[in-house]
Amino acid sequence: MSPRSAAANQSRRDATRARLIAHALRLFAERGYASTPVSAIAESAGVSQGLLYHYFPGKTELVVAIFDESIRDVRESWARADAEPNPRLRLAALLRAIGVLIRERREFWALSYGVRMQPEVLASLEPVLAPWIREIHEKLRTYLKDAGWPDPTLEALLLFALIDGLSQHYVLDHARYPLEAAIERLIQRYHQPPKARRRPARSAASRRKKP
Amino acid sequence: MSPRSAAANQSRRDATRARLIAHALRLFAERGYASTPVSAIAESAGVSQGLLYHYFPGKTELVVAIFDESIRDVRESWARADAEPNPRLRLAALLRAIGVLIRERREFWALSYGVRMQPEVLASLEPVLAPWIREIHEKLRTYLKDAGWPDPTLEALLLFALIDGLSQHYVLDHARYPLEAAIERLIQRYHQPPKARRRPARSAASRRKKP
Amino acid sequence: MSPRSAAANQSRRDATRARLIAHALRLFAERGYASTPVSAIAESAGVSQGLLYHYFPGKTELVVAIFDESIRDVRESWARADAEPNPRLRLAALLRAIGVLIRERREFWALSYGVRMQPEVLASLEPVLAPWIREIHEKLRTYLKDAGWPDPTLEALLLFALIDGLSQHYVLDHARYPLEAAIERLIQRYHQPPKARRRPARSAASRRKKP
Amino acid sequence: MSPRSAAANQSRRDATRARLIAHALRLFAERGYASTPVSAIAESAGVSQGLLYHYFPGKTELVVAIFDESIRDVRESWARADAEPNPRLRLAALLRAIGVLIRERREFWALSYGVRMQPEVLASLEPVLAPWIREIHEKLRTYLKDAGWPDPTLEALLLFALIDGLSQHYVLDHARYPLEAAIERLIQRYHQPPKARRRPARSAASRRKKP
DNA sequence: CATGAATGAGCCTTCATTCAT
DNA sequence: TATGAATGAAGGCTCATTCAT
Repeated sequence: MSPRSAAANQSRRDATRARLIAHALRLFAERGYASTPVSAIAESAGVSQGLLYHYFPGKTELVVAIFDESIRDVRESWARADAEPNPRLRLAALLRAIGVLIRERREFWALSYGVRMQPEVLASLEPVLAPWIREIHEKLRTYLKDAGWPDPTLEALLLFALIDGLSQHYVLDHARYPLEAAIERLIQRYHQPPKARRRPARSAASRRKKP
Repeated sequence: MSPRSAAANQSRRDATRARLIAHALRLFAERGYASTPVSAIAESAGVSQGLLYHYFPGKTELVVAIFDESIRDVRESWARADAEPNPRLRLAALLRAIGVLIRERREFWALSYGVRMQPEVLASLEPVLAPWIREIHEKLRTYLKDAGWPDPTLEALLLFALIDGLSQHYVLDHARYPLEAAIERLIQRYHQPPKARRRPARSAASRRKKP
Repeated sequence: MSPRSAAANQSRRDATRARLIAHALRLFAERGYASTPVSAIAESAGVSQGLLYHYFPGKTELVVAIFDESIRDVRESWARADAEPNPRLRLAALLRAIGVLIRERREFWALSYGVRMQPEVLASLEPVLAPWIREIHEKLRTYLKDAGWPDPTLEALLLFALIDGLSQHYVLDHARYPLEAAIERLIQRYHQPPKARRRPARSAASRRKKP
Repeated sequence: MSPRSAAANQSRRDATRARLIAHALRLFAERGYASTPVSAIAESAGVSQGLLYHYFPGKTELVVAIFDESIRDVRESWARADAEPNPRLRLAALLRAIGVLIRERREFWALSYGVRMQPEVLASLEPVLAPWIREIHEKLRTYLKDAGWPDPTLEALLLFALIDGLSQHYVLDHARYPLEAAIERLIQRYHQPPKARRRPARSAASRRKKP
C-alpha cells in the first residue's frame, strides 16, 4: 500500500469515527443511553453495525470516547479564561465560558446527566470522570481563592453545584430556561467576594455545642 | 361473608405494596432504573414476580408510585417550615429541612436524577413531576420575596439549581461529601438579601458594547 | 341445614353457574377464547376468580359447559321441526329454524368457529362435538331422503357445508349480511328435489377421458 | 466492497424467509396461531428466535406475510379459469380449481379458519382479507351472471358459503372427507342455471300471513 | 475495511391455577 | 360457599455482540 492510500485510509477512519461519535452523542442525548440500540447509532451514522465494532469494542467504549472528546473540548474552551490576568475578571470570564458551553454542548450534558446515575456505565467512565471533576473543583477553587474568597474549597463546592444544577435544569427545558439571565446574575454575584462578616459563621456542629 | 376480613386484607395489601415500593426504590437507586429487572425487585421483596403485577400495572407505574409517595413525604416535611412566622428564619428553616431531606431521601434523589434524562420514563412521570417542580420554584420564590430579595423569580431559579446540584453531588459521593457544611454556608448566604447595588447590574450584551 | 336453605343454595348455585356461562360465552365470542382471561370472565360475572374454580375445574371445562348447554338448546329448537308431518315442509321448517338459530345464537357460533381449529381445546370438546356433528348430518340426510332427494348422504354433506358457511359468514359481518334472503333462497332451492338427470353425472376423471 | 455479494445475500435472505413462512404455516395450521410460540417456529425452521425478528417485526406480521403469499398463489391459480371462453365451462373450471386448492392449501385454510374469529389477529389481517373476500365474491358473481344465473349477487353469496363450508369441513377431517365427490356434485349442480320458476318465491313473511 | 445475517441471553408481561382464610 | 392474594410457567420481543464472507 502506498503511503498516500494509507493516509487517505486514516483520514477516512477518522471521519467515520467522528461521525459515529457525533451520531451516538445525539441519539444518547435524545433517547437516553440505555434506550439507544447500537443498531440505531450505526444506522444513523450510515455504517453497518459490524463496522461500529471495528471502531469501538462495545457500547460502553463508545460512550467513553464521547466523554473523552467532549471533555477535551471543554478543557480547551476553559483554558482561554486562564489568559485573563485580572483574577476577578478571570472568574467572570470562566463563568461566561461555562454559559456558552452549557448551551453549545447541551447534548453532551444531557448524556452526562443521564449516565451519571447508572453504575454500570459509570464504572467505565470513572477513569475519565473522576479526574475531570477534581479538575473542575480545583479550577473553581483556585479562581475563587485568587479573587479573594474566603474558604475557597467549600465555596468552590457550592459554585460547582450551582453551575451543575443550572446546566441540568437548562437541559431539561432549554427552550424556556432563562440561562443567559441566570449566568449574568451568577457573574454579578461572584463579581466580588463577600465582605468579612461581623460574626464568623458558625457551623451547625459548633452551634450545637455552645448554646 | 368475606373469607379474610376486609381490614386484614387491606393491611396485608398495604404491607406488600409498601415492601415492593421500598425494595424497588433501593434497587433503582443502586443499579439504575433501566438496569434493574422487575424480577430483582420481586425477589428482593420476597414475592413472586407475577404478584408485582397485581400491585402495579407495570414497571413504569411502579416508579410513578415511588415518586408519588416520595413527593408526598417531601411536601409534608417542607410544610413545617411554613410554620415559622419570621420570613428570614423561615427560609433558613426550609434550607435546613432540605438538607435533612437530601440525606434521608438519598435513594429517592438517586432514582430521580437517574430517571430525569430518560424520555421513556419521563413521559409517565411528567404529570407528577411538572407540578412538583413548579411548586418548588414557587415556594422558593415566595420565601425569597418575603425575605426581601429583589427579583425573586430569577433568584429562586438559582437557588433551586444550587440545591439540586448540591443534592446530586451529595448522592454521587455521599460518603465524603460535606453536605452539612454546604447547607450551613447556604443558610448563611441566604440569611439576608444582598444590599442594593450602587450600580444596577448591566446585561452581558450592554457590557460587551461599552468596555 | 334445613332443606329450604339447601334448596335456596342450589338455586343460587345454578344462577351463578348460569351467569358464569353466559358471561364467558359473550366474552369468548367477542375477544376469542385464547384472548379471554379467566379473570375477565369472573369479573364480568361479578364473582371472584377463585369461585369460578368451584364451578368449573378449569377454563377448558367452562367452554365445554357452554357447548353442552348451547347444543342442548339447539337440539330442542330443532326438535320442533320433527313435528311437521309433510316431509317437504319439514325440511323447510328445519331450514327456517336454523336461520333463527344462526341469528339468535350468534355468539355461540362465533365461539364455536373460533375454537374449532384449536387442537388443544378441540380435544376436550371432541366428546361433545363429534356426536353432534354426526347427528346434524344424519338429520339432514334423513330429511333430504324423506323429501325424495337422491344420494342423500352426499347431499346432506353439501347442505351442511352450505349452512355452516352461511352461519360463519353471517357471524363475521352480521350487521350487513343478508341472512334472511339467503335462508329464503335456500328454502326455495330445497323446496323440491332435482329432477332425475337424463344422463347420470360423470366424474371429472371419466369426463376428461372421453371428450 | 460488499463482503458477500448482494445477490448471494438476497437469495440467502429469501431462502430463510421462505423457510420461516413455511414452518410457521405448518405449525399454525397444526396447533393454532395462539398456541404456537414463536420459539417453536424458529426452532422448527432451524434458526434462532432472534433471527425471526430480523425478518418479521412480530408474530402478527408473520401471519400477515403468510396470508399475503398464500392469497397471491391462490389468485394465480384462479386466474387460469379465466382463460376458458365458454361461460358455463368457466364456472366448472373455477370450481374444479377451487377443489384442487382446498386440498393443496389445506394448511393455509386451517390457519385461515383458526384466525378468522380472533379479533386481535384479524385487525392486522383486515387490509389483506377484506379486499380478497370482495374479490372472491365478485368473481363468483360475474361467473354466475355470465352463465345466465338470475340474482347472481345472492347466488354468489350462497356459493361462497358452500365452498367455504366445504373447505372447512374438509380441513377438519381431511382423511375421511369425500371432497372430490362433493366438488363433482357441486360442478354438476352449477352446470346450468335453474329454470325460471312457475311461481315466484314468496318471502317468509308473506307466507306466514296466508296459511 | 466492510457487511449484515445470525445468535443467545435476558427482560417485561400475562395468565391459568392454587391456597390460606 | 366465597375471596383475592399469591405463584410459576411461559411467551413475545429487544439488543449487544459475533462471525462468515
